[in-house]
Amino acid sequence: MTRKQLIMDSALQLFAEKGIEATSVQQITDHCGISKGAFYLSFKSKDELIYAIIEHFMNNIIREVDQAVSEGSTPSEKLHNYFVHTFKVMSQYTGFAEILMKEKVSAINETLIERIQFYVDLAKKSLEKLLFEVFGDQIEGKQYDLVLVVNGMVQAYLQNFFESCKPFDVIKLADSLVEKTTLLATKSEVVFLQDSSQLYSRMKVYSIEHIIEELDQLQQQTNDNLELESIQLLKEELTMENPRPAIIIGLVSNLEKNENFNWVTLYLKNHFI
Amino acid sequence: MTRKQLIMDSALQLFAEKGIEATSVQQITDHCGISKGAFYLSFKSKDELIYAIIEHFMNNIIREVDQAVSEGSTPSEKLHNYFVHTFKVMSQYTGFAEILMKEKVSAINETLIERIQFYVDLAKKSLEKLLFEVFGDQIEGKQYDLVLVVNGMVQAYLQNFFESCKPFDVIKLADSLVEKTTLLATKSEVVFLQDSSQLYSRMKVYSIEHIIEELDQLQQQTNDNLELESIQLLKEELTMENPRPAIIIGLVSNLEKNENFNWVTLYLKNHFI
DNA sequence: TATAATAATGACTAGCCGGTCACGTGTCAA
DNA sequence: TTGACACGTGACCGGCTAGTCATTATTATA
Repeated sequence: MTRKQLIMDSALQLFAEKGIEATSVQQITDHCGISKGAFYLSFKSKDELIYAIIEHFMNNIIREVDQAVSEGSTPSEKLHNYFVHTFKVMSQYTGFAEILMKEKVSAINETLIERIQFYVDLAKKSLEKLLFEVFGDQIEGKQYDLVLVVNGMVQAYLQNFFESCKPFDVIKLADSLVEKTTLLATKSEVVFLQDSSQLYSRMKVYSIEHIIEELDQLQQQTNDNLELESIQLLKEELTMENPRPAIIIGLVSNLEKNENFNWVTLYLKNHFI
Repeated sequence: MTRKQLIMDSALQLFAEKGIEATSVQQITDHCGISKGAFYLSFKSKDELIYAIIEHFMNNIIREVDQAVSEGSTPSEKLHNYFVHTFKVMSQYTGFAEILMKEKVSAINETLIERIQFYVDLAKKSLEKLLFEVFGDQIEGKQYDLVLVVNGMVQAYLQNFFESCKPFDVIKLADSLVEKTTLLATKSEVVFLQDSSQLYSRMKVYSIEHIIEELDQLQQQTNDNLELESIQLLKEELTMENPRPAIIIGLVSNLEKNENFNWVTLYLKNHFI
């Protein structure tokens, strides 16, 4: 395990126990038996550590759930998988999940909150796609309410789970949520949220133009030739009138092993698949 | 406006903007144009200020929603009122609601969290009663899931509202939630939460024995004779085999104008009505 | 073994925090 | 006019923080 990982592990544990603000760098370094100076050899600042933790886990969570969903052979099995693996992944990353549930928004840096919000919006978009796959056009118009409400139910059970701290039957909970989701999707008529802008607050901030600007900056964070060339070609493809999805997805997969590109690759995959 | 109220107002505003931890006493006193020393004439510590704010608003919110619900003439009107006034009250106390949504659990003092959790549990209990009133015995067994899920939906819409910061049609949202709640209450079959202990984490902590102990301490926080006598009689009535609700509710109403007794009076009313 | 290069340390700085308290300042009754 | 008293002030205290950097320890090379 590299020192970076060692620090992230220790920090995650302490953050989950006492909160991010209340945990000092000194405590983190004491906990993993290194000096304060050594910490600053791995991370430029405490904020950068928090950023790295968020980036790492948010990516893993979204990717793992997406992966599990895609392994379902029928739409309804996919929905079931969605619930099962959302809870499984969250229990696997207990520490991070606790931070997510407890810490919520304030206290930490504003740009970090934006980043979390971005990932949350991405997860909502995935859920929306899944719901269309399962229920088809009958949810047209009410999809935004549905996403919000299903998300709310999942959050409520997660919170309940973290408060009680007891193991639970994930399959049974998933059964229950599939039934509730199906009821709401097929029988609900009264719509409240009218359009996507009411559901996705940050998503529009990350327009294609914005992504191209970000790619410029990210280009300086790597020396790998394949990665540099892929970024250059991505920028060219994205500025075209009709970017070809196959090319973009291909180029994106060249960037996926570098954690610095996490959110851009997730965004582009979500946008072009 | 008393200085205490002035401070609470300023603090609430700053807490909502920047978070509780990140707001210093100095900033609060600067904001309301008093000296740091004057602050400590009104509150013994920063924690006591936070405590007072929580106590004040949690009480108002629960009481106002309860009041509005009880004014509905039919059960279904009551349910509609529940949603309408939950959102109305939360928009009225925007600042406090933001703190509740953002701050969540960690960072602040552990006993404060317990107190918030207690009020949340109390609100859940009220909702459970309401749901039984509206849907009757058909929800027997699935009431805990229902409470959790309805709460989750409300939370989700509240969060969405505070992120978008736009005014919205409360009536329409209430219509939508009544429909969803009705669907779940009448058609849902798959149960996940089996018993009340899974839903109410802190409620059991506040047993009658515990309340009697608390009354002993609260007795020292007042000089009013009516209040002192009422507490004494309450203790006696509560230690009896079969406490008489009418007497308890009567005695409780003698204590309701003193904010120090807020949570005890709420608890006892909830327990004996 | 001697030297250079790298890794790691922890005392230190500057600044913020909650909380205190000796010291004005303004207001009354005598 | 005087003195007593309560109200209000802000400099100050001890303790904490994130982050730095001269010094030391360790390793690699010759």
